[in-house]
Amino acid sequence: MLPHESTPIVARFAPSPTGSLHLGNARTALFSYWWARKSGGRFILRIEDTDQERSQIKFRDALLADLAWLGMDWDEGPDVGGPSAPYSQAERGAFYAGLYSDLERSGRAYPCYCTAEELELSRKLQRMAGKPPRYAGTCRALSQAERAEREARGLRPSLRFQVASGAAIVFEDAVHGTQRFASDDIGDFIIRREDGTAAFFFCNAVDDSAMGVTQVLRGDDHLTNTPRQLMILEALAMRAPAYGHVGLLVGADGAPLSKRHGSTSVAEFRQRGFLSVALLNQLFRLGHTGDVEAWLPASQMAAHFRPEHLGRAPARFDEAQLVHWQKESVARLSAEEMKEWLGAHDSPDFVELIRHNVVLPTDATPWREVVSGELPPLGDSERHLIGAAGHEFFRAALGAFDESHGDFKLLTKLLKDKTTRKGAELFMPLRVALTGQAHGPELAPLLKLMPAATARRRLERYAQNP
RNA sequence: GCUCCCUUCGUCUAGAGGCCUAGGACACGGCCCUCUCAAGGCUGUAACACCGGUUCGAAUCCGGUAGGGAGCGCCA
Repeated sequence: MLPHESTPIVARFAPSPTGSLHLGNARTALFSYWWARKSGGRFILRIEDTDQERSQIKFRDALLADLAWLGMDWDEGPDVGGPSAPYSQAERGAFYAGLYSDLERSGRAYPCYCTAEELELSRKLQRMAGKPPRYAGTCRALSQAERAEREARGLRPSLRFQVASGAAIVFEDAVHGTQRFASDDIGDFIIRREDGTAAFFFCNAVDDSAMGVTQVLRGDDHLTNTPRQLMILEALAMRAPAYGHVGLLVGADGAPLSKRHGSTSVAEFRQRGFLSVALLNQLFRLGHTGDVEAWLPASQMAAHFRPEHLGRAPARFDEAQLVHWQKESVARLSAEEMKEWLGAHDSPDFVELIRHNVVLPTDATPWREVVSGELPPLGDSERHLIGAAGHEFFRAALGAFDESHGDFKLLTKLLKDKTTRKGAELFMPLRVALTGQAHGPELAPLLKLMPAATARRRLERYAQNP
């Protein structure tokens, strides 16, 4: 790509290590990554592990592994360090503490002693009254004495951001265009939890700013949260990044992607044997249109990424389309890659023969059985094909087999003369008898790969009268 | 309830007032190739949510309706 086409941006991916990498998150990570790389900018990985209960090291490690499997690398991150270290929010407490006291000093934040139960009740009442559930402002104007009284009762305060009244928050969304919100629609919100840890709105915003992120790309579900983050940064006089919100990735029925839609995590697709380049090609085209339609190698995706063609509407994930990119990807595998992907000691001839008949490594198993194992029982339609051919046909086939000494071309020629059958009538019964299936790789090379005794036994079986 | 977002073939999408009797891809059907199915090549069916307006002209602009989604959390 040409560097002058766009100014270098600093993008980031900021996952929470509370589970495995979800397809939707992987997609926004990829979009950010491609954008950064295309622009010649930087890509940062930050771990948002402020939720101590749910965050786990094993999830963090798995996350890094999944991102690497997808071909991503980062210029700054928890494992590689960087100028804005640390890249784990759990380790950034001191940084947040300074900002909290700035906010308290300037009167933009105040301690809130309301309990979770009180807040829950308040929201319920507001909802019932047909009003938006917003913080009522109970602790907003507490006197020094009132605070001391609550502290004395052993109440631990959270810290709330005081939203200015009558303000308009306007920003340019990279995907949706100009967005305008009224501060009066937003209640005071918590920026530090009772246990002293930083809340998402706060740490996510200040870290993006402090780390020099210039372009935040995230899911649409964050669009209406953006004004809160903009207000925090403004109160702190910190530079705000540009935000862009892409349409969500949903299941085939339009509902948020979940377990009942099948595989939803990157790890699951990897375990099933999908190639990362296949997943990449699929994700590249969901909610985004690049400047080429054809299959792309991972190395060229950044160059063909077009941030101005990011989609606003939710995109449905359709596994059939992923299967297509998987086929395209398998077709391009080298012989060695193919063998490694199949994970078995297959002969090169076998691997090439089944290449176009396997989508996932497990699809090779039946063909291995065809070549050197036992055939499973026939299905109904296969049985009909055998029955329609009749015992006479297989008796003739057996004779032709013996006469041709493994030369399939000669075998079919002899058989054609003996039975006057040709085309599908000739080939299909042979295929079914020999492989147990009505479809598959070319028959001649397949026959060559199986022991003569095995092939003969399979024909013999149908040559006998029942 | 309030605020915000979204709506082109079954699916992913192109389309930024005339190039659109709406293009491509997946899926599906047909044909060709191969004495067979698959693979491969070609081809077909199929969409502007709805109603008004602006305009000589609207998928594209405006308003409304309907439907879907998100946020309003001491979860991110």
